[in-house]
Amino acid sequence: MAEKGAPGLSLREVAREMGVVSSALYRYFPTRDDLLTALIVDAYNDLGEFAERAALRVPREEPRRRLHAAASAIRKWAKSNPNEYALLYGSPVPGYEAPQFTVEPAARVALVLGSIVADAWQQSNSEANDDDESTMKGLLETRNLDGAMPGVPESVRTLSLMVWSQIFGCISFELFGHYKGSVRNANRFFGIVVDEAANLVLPPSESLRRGV
Amino acid sequence: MAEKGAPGLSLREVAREMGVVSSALYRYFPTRDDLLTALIVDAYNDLGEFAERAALRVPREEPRRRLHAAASAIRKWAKSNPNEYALLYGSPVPGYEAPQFTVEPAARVALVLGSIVADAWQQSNSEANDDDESTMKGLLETRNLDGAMPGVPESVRTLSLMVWSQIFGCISFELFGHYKGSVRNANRFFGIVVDEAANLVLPPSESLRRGV
DNA sequence: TGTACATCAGTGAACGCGCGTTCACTGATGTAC
DNA sequence: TGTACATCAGTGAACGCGCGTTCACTGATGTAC
Repeated sequence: MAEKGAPGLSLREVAREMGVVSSALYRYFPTRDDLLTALIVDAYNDLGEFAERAALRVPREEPRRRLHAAASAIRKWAKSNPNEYALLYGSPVPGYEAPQFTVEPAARVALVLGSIVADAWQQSNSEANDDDESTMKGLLETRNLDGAMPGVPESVRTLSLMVWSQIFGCISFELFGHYKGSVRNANRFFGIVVDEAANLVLPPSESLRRGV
Repeated sequence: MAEKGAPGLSLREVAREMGVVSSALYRYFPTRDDLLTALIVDAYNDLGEFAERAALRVPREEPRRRLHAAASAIRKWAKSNPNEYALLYGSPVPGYEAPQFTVEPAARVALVLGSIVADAWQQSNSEANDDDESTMKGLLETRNLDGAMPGVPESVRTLSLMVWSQIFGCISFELFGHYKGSVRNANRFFGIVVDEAANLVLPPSESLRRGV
């Protein structure tokens, strides 16, 4: 089910692209919002899977490279599916509120990033920065992330959330045209963003710690 | 000129809120897109001015506090003008391409952040990190930022752009509902994001450098 | 193998609605003499 | 001070369009005997 056409993404538009008359869709979706939900869930899963596959292509022992791979995959997906991306991460659709069960597929991409960080911390013997740990106490909803990122200090989980929004913020700005006139090389710029992100959430590397 | 109503923001909607019949607007704007442009320019200026004022309320000598003030102002503006915010930073309006002269008002907010960073570097005797300086060479369009941020190393200008998108990325995620279920205290979370941003772009503080 | 019938995917016409845009108009305000 | 006329802000009806949704329908496919 391929879809194009920017928001408000129309039922008739979707039908048109499926080569079918608009009323035919009512056999499958009782209402426009249900169609929208299905498209959103599909898109989240597509993106999530794409990021997962990219991450799996890099060995677990190289978290920084893995983070780059995942982040680049997200960006690549966004650029080749700009309408879906806007649907997921752009302005919310006016009358529409996503039902509860879209949360899980939505979390899938975030989880890819989260588990790269978690793996890295499990492998290292690093400990949390105590200052950070105290300033970042109780910022997150408990239930959500401690299952997904076991063995990771709370401050790092908080920073991971930051990194998550940083990556998507950067992609959105690029896609929505806000870098026009200021960023010349968007590829390299994105690489540096991810690198800075990695510095924030990955445990200090072995070689560096030996130096201390 | 107050406006509500999410995108695609309609001419008739705007007219309705001005208590005027839709065709009356054609006396002032030849077409819907011109109306849209006017609204966008207005909104950029409103946001820009709001951020400027907030920054000016903190003395130039305290760049970190100033950055917090400006960033918080941006966030506050976004939350009290969600539709305008979505118009500026959400999904691009389908058929619409912003004309060239919207670039200047659009840059106004970014300039607030940029000049806080520039002031801080002019006051300090810090120098650029050479590693950063070499990895971040030639990433930006030259003309734009070296006028606005004189005396600031290129790597720091690049990082400032990053910080800019980070702040807006965070605000967008919050406003568009992506933190639901993961961030509990959005205020504090945002504060920490700005703090990390400040660490990236502000020169190392006097006290810290004395320690080295 | 052949007929009878249920199931089901998709059709096409129609509805009421809000949209952007046009056009001839009304009526108040300002200026000239 | 009073009349004549231009200017100008806004009106209201109308247009063609795409939208979401409904409804009775067609025709192919699958199952029962």
